[in-house]
Amino acid sequence: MGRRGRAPCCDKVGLNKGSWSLEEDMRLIAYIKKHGHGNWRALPKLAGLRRCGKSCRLRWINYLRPDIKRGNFTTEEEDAIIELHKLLGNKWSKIASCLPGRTDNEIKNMWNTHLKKRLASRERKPMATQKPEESQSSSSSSTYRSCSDHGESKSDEEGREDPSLYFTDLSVEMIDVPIGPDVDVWGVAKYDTHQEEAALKLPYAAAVPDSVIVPEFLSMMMEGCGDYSSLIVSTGEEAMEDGEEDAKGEGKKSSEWVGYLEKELGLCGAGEETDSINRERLVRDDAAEHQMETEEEDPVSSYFHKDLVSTCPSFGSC
DNA sequence: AAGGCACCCAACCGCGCTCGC
DNA sequence: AGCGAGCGCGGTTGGGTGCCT
Repeated sequence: MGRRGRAPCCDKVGLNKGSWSLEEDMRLIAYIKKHGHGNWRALPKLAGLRRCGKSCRLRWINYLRPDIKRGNFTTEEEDAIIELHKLLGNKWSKIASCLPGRTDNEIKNMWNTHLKKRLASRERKPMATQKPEESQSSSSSSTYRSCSDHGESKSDEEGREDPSLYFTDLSVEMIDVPIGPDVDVWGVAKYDTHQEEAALKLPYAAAVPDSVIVPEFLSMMMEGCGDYSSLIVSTGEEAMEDGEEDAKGEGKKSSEWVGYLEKELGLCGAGEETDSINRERLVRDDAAEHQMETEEEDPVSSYFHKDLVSTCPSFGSC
């Protein structure tokens, strides 16, 4: 009040900057899942984060949001970006709105690092090699399908083999999630109109049950990483048929997302590493469950400092 | 093997717009 | 109508990582 000129977005004194830690991520996710993000400015304080609201917003929108589709861009997406950029210029948010699951930041980076160059080299080459796909198709979710064409078809001339993308496929894999009409899948799902049964084709990362975070989120975390490889290949044939199965489905969806999240955040390794962690966690389950019931302290802290530290000895130092 | 270089991408910065008072 | 707070957007930066010499 009474302050002239642009107010700083926050009081930056004592706030963390730079890369987000695992705990910060989880705090943010847990808070938003429970309370939403009505007020970004107030959020960090309420969530116990030493970050400015802007930073939280960015982190959520560009990285933590469950409907983010991570991983390489498909050629269709790349072409769509190029076409949309012709139409819209550097309106990254507009372009992003036509590419579900992609963020403006991601698209901007993609454009600046790859597409600009690619476009330049294309212009030098005869156009005959290009396929005349209209950009409109990109605004439809139908552009996005299983990862079978993702990766190989990645136009990346460099043929990147970034090992950090090992879980990329998880995020793009489409899974069938049996739903009822009341299931809110965060607005990212698209009904597959070619299927009669009530199943959704979801990007894997989008298969986030609404009940994930608190307190179910925490108990699920306690359940361990689960066998993600089996979850990834799960299909509609496993569609649940009754209430009990629905409950199982809900738990499964939760595990799927938690699995994704844990991998994404580096909580669990892939493959056998995950298996060994699972075993460890199973052994701890009873004790952890009991602990959760009896503790009233900040659940996120509890998870990180008791469960995670034992799972990942390097947590805290990494 | 080590140092330098180039690239990528997450995060930051600051401006403009919108909305509420 | 004017002002300020908050949010969203686009441009830029810098740390991390892989490649090259």
